[in-house]
Amino acid sequence: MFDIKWIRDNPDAFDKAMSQRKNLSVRSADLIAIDERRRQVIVRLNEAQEKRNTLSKQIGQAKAQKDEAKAAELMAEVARLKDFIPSGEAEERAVEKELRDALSAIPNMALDDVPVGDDESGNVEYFGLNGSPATAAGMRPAKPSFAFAPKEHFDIGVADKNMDFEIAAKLSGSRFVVLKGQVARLERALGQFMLDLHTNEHGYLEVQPPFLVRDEAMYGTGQLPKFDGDFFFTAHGESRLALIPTAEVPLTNLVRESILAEEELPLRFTALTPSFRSEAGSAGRDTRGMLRQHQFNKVELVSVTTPEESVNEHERMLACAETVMQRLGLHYRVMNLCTGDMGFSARKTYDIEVWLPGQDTYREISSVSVCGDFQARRMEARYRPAGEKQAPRYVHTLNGSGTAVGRCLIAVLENYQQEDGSVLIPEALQPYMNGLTAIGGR
RNA sequence: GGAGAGAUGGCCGAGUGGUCGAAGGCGCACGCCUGGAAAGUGUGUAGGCGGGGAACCGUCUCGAGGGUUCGAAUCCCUCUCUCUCCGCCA
Repeated sequence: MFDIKWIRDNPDAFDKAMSQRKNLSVRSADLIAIDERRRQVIVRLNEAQEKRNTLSKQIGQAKAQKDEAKAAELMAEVARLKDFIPSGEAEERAVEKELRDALSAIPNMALDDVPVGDDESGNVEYFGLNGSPATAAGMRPAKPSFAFAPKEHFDIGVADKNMDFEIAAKLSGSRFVVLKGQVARLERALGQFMLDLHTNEHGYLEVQPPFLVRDEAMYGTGQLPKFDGDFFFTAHGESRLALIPTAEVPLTNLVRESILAEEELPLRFTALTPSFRSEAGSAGRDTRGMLRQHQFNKVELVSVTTPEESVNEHERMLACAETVMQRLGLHYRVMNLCTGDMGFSARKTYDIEVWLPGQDTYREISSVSVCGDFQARRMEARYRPAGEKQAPRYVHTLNGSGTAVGRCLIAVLENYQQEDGSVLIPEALQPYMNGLTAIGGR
């Protein structure tokens, strides 16, 4: 959420940023007009309240001195104010809500180095800040070559036997899968491997959060109010709870409504959780296989930092996610998303796209975003800067997949498939697979 | 699900209609004291919003939201959460 004061002071920068986003007709002038009304109401209301408070104290004093006549006189005077105060309060609430509603539907503003573009065709490949492109690329596993035509994951022998879409459809409908045997085991191994990597080597705190959250939490990270239709909700008394579309929601909201000490930062959280998405707008897309499911496991990374550190933390988080690809020997590229392709809360986003030889294409397996204070303002998450008597400031939040387990399973299957339908197990996963070096062999 | 108790500042804890954003204690910060420290001692110690160049001033906030009243931490209503006992249960 934007700070209206910032918009007031930087209307041109705001309008320029909004023009770079897709399908938006937001103008600073409209917001400033609401704010103008809001402040007028506040000034009038405060004046009336001040008068009331002063007179009420005098009534108290008069009563203490048993001067009933004076008290009655003052009470008559203050009674006249009563016409305005309740309506003024109602008016203030209404205009505050109007402003908040308007602001909460506005997406974040891109950082200066984000490429401007309308859609994914405007994304730019990213080779890392440090070192030459060649150095960064040198850390990335090479594209595998095959002596046969590589298959898509669901056609590979071992997966074909252990990935049951038919029974899943009977249980739950389309876009669900039942994994069995060694494929189920491999999925579990991937999740454990990633979680261990981030907790043991990258300094993230393991968290096991709720998978059902209130609307307020979804609002805090920016999923609501705009994208209500993208998620699953379950009835809960008179109310409802959302099934988390990503662990970003509970992990980021861990700091909501709090004032942290600067010394505590950065906070780094990771969790392995299911993610639930309605995929309402993607009918007919990626219908085969388990690329796009209503439910999938994901290891999420969340960092909470100071404004000064958030951009560095973004690069660090990207490196943490890239390490997963590197350890698994999966070829990938990193894209710097353009303004038109970024999510609602992000100021800048890197997508890691893994190579899928069966599809002969790159597919997103991780998305790493820095959100600035956008979510913090929605969550009321602040920190007190070190040193004496500093006012609290909003924290900066970041989130990234580290990585999507379901899609990583697809990537391992497709990249390590053998002609006989078996799949080799990357070395890093073998300890999690009871030492197996391959699955699906005879 | 039934019955009951509770929610006050960073923490503990007073406060049941009047000058209370709120006693006292702890913690913390700065100072004094000390060769240095401890002890002692003094001062300070919430956030939001609005006005103002600033100093500062006003206003709102005692779980949340409404209401009663000239005036609410204190009275009423609704909600949320926590705790205890019973029931049920992985």
